[in-house]
Amino acid sequence: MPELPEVETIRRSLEPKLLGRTIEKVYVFLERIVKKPGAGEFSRLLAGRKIISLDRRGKYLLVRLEGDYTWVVHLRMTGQLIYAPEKLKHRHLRLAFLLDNGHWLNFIDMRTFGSMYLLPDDRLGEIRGLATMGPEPLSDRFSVEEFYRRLQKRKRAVKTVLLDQTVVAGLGNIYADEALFLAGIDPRREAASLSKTEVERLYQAVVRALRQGLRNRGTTFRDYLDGAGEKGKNQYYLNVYHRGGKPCRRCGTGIVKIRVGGRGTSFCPNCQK
DNA sequence: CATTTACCCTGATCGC
DNA sequence: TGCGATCAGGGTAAAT
Repeated sequence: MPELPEVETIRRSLEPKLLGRTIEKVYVFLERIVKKPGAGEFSRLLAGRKIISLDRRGKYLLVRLEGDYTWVVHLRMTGQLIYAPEKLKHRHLRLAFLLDNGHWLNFIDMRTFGSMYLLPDDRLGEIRGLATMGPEPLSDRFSVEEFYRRLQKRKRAVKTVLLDQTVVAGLGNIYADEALFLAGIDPRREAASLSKTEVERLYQAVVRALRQGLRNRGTTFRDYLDGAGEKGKNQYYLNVYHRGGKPCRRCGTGIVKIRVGGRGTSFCPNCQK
């Protein structure tokens, strides 16, 4: 499940391969991945365009193209974008893009939740998730004050609120659980009940959890691969996620797995209050 | 606005 | 061993 560190790792791995390349041909094997415009229009508009830059916003990958168009990709649960010398023979290959150097960008997505858009830059606001996206947690725009104000308004569990992309961009289940552990906060706590001090700890913890994920090139449990098809290493350094029943690395207490807001949630009942 | 629920989907795993 | 049920889970739309 690609979250901010995974999408950023993909962006960084693809950037040197894609910059300046022109997309020669587009193959759509599963039309419903393409949300806007229709699959045919998408292919026609994309073919022949040169890639100017590769950006990321939350979990969205933004491919800036010549002619003021942006190709937007969201990997959702199991999407993979893999640059290779050939079109990959894979049963879950959903789209493939032939580049002007003969190499291919392969979009593989087992569960088919992934989505793509191709829009003129001035119409990117039509992508709701992008338009309402909260601040980037690794930028200066992410402030403790605003984070505190946002949390104060919410009666839901703090874990649920961390997953809300309008509050802060890019957190998913893994890094939300890890941040709450680093902050020593129980994921079930009502968001508004957190003191200013606790919110400051959580703010720092979000940044630390994401930076660690980035340093380790993402977390691979099953599906995640970077743009070169390489696994991440962050799964070896997690404190709570996917560690239910195992001893807490800090205190030895058994990590507990529960459900919070319908999501599997792992935490240490001794370290997180 | 905040919140809740349904929905999209396939493969792994669980329970009997 | 077989097989149906359940789980995994991001984010949007629609309903409340």
